[in-house]
Amino acid sequence: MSDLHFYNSYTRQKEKFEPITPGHVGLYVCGPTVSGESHLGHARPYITFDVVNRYLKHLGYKVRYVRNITDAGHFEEEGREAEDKVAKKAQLERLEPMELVQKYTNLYHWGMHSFNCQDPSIEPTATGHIIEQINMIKTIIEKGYAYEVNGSVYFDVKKYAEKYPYGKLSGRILDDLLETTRDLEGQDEKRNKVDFALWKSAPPEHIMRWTSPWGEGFPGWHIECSAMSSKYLGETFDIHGGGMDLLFPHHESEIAQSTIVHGHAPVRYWMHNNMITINGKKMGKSYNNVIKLTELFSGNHPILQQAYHPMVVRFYILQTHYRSTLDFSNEALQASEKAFRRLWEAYEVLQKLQASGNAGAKDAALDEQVRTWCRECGEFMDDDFNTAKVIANLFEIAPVVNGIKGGQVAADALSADTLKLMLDTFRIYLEEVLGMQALQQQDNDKLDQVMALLIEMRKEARARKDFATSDQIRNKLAEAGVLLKDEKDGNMSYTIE
RNA sequence: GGUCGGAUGGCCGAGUGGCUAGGCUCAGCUCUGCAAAAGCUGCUACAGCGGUUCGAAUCCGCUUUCGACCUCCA
Repeated sequence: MSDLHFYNSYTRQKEKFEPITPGHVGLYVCGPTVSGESHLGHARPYITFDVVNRYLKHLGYKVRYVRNITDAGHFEEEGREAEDKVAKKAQLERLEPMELVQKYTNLYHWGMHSFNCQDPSIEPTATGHIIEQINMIKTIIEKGYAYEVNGSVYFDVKKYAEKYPYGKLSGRILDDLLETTRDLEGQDEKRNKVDFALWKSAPPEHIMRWTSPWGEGFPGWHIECSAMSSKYLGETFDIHGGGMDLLFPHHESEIAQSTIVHGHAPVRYWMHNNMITINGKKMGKSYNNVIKLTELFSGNHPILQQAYHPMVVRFYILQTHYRSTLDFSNEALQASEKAFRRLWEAYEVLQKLQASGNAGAKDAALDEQVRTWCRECGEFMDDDFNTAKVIANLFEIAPVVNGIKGGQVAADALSADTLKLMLDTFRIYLEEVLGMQALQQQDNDKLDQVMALLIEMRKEARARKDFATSDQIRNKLAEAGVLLKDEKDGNMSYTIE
């Protein structure tokens, strides 16, 4: 069906993608913990896997895309005094936990829509799947791989590792972990410090709590993803995605849990996006270098020189391969903004180009070159979703388009077929697969009429060589953020900054 | 300390053995009343040191250096 290959974190090599059920793909991506505002770092996985989802659909697959919302809260620090992030913040802000969760869920959705990320097919919440999680934990206990202590349940990693390859995904060696894992307080309940919590007994101050066979408490870190992915995608599904920082312990634990419950590994292909860094350091709460999406889009942050449009951020992210780190800088974002404006304008020019009517191409070499650039876009996507190379090729095509419009390239240099292929390539790859949109929608009839009047006045001024007036019109408009451009044929067009 | 991954031109970033991605910046030119836009041209880099090879940014070794994970983390 396709020739898609991509890097599987589990086997550490590129593999040909073959879905379990022909024509269908099950895709699970770890969603956000909605205990705070989404930030630039969050943008990366969601844009990355949005493109994966879009490309799979472009290839003709029917995709069930599941992306969870973690709203049950996790521990501030495993093993220490249980401190639910959601509950803690809620007390500080004097909000109901679910009110807080709702607020940040809404903000997250707003951010995703700003980025033009398509909604997942199912967006399950952890709080909505407590029963499924409890059932999974019960099964793990029954099979002898978990134990209860004081109302908490822990996964027995050491026992698991005797039969299964614990640590394969993240490259850990159990003996090393046993030796090198930092000593944390309050781990007495665990048999080994590598064990992780499946269920945690809730102390009295903990607001979010549910009744379980082990008393009142809340689910551990990793069980929600195992419960929800298997519920909606099956015991084994095709692709599981997330940030690289989730490799260990989150995804490693998911594999262990699911393997015990279902008797086999849960995922065929693991995909991990790399981090966004700022001054070389990962963007994250621990580093105090977070730029929230609201700040990014408004420019309201000390290190931001300006506001950045969501589409500029998306473009900037897609100009780098998803497995490379991406270092944030104003310079880089500004370069992406200029680049994207130029590329998108070329696309708009392309949409207005009239086919010459000639079936054949006058410039066979150029025609062939353009066809190659177009064809390669699919090949690049098939090779581990190389969006950077796709964009590079679109930039190769752009001067040809602009050249035809500007007269530097003969109108009949390319065949009608090739013109159509160029247009299809931009539409399919730039819009549908990369998910890019115009920076602003210009569908304002009234503004168009006002501009038509100003343009007419300026044309008349120029006709009588009254350049003072024509310049004044152009300059004043520029001050207002409306750029007038004189076209070759004496016409004028405008763009809004 | 353990494990893993990077170091590419002024900047951002593709790229896994030969055919010098692309973007931004900068300089020159064409077009233009002047601009802007667009087009053309120029700027040939791969941390260092060894090695393998006819040939290495790309493979191997060492060094320097940065980072990620090992604790919630996208």
